[in-house]
Amino acid sequence: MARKPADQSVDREDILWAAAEVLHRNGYEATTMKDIAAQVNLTAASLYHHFKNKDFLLLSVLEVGLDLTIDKLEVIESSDLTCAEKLGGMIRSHVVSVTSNVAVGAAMVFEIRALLNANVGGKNGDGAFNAEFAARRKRFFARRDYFEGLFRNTVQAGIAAGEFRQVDAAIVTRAMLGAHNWVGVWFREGGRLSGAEVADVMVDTWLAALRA
Amino acid sequence: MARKPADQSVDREDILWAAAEVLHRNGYEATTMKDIAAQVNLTAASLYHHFKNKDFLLLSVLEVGLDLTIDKLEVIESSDLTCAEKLGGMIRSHVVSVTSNVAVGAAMVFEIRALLNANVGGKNGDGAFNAEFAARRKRFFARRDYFEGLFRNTVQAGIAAGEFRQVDAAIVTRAMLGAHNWVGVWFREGGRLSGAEVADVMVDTWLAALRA
DNA sequence: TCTATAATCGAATCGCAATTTGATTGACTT
DNA sequence: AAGTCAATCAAATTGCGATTCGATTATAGA
Repeated sequence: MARKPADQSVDREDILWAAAEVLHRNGYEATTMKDIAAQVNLTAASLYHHFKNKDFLLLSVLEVGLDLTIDKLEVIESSDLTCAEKLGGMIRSHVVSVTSNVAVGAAMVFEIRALLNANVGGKNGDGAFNAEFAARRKRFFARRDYFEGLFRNTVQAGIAAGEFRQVDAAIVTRAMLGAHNWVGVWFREGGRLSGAEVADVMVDTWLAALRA
Repeated sequence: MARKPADQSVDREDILWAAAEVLHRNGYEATTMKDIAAQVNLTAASLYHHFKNKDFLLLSVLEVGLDLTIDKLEVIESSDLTCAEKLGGMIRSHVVSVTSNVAVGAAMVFEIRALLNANVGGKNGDGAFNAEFAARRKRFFARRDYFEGLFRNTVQAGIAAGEFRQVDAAIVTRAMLGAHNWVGVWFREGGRLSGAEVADVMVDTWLAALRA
């Protein structure tokens, strides 16, 4: 069904990863469709064959990143480990994702504001696009809350089980996620520590902070 | 020397705060000179009377925010408190700044990437501007490192003094700053907790994480 | 009052980036 | 061999945002 002019051809997935990388590097507003296209040897125009527009492309990147992360967390959540073990696993998983997968990390964190503002004032008549976009955006934020909830619930369960000391679970959870997200900003492959090592430090730190 | 057509007039300071607010709301790239100008009832053109261009304006906002924060931290650092007390004070101070001063928080964190990219390719011939900008940007990043160092040194001193357990001070410090920065993203005036209360939770959390 | 200068503004530039349009080119089917 | 559809691209369109320019207005001071 498809065709591959010249040598290669690119699919939705490829573009998504490319976009994630460029987004990671430059941020949403500073990233041009041309930049993304260049990353996969296409012209900007070609991108429109795969995605409705820039906003949808961004949103898709975020969705993929979030889904990947959530999938891993859910496996841990449904295991029969102790809360401390679960939380440790979730932290490690999240941090490793952030350090190894651009789509997950930086984009997920720093582009959300752009997502918030995007398409706010439905200028052009195409209400259909806006409606679909609004729906997907809403779903995205719901999933984002769900993601945060996975951590928060584990913290709360740990407190209830007496494994963790009494803390404000909501705030501590956000502190935790902030620390992880920030890793995406400063972490560089080839630095003093690997992503897994950074993750270990995080696990140790947070379990210490919560230990009853 | 000055003049105030119509009713009010605005000085550099006013514009800086206005810019900080808009920047906080929209992010650098998504913020237009018009947006900033509107915030102080001026036209975009007028801003150029006070600042060379958008990049310099952004940089000025970041400089002010960073300076304000550093000033407070230095007072604490040079006190004769224990390391734990110092660190607690620094954390509280930083978090309160983030929740109460837009220039300090969001802008400082999220616009740095824009600052990094800004003016990279000196396109227009004006090498003078670029040189000055480069110098100020360099100085800014140096101060940013210094800022991080204030926290890191305190952690390290605490470890050396036996007040804190053995941890990777560099990573833990960054985790800490990430948590604080993230506060600027989710904190809303009028929420369940005040900025000071959030700060208290942070202090408690980090001291617990470090306690020997 | 007269003058220099700060602070503004409206209108005109200029360039760039998103998006649209109209071909073109292969691959796959039949 | 003919038809169809996916995947691309070059070129044109559009609009917006940064920046520049040339007035204009108020103040402070001579």
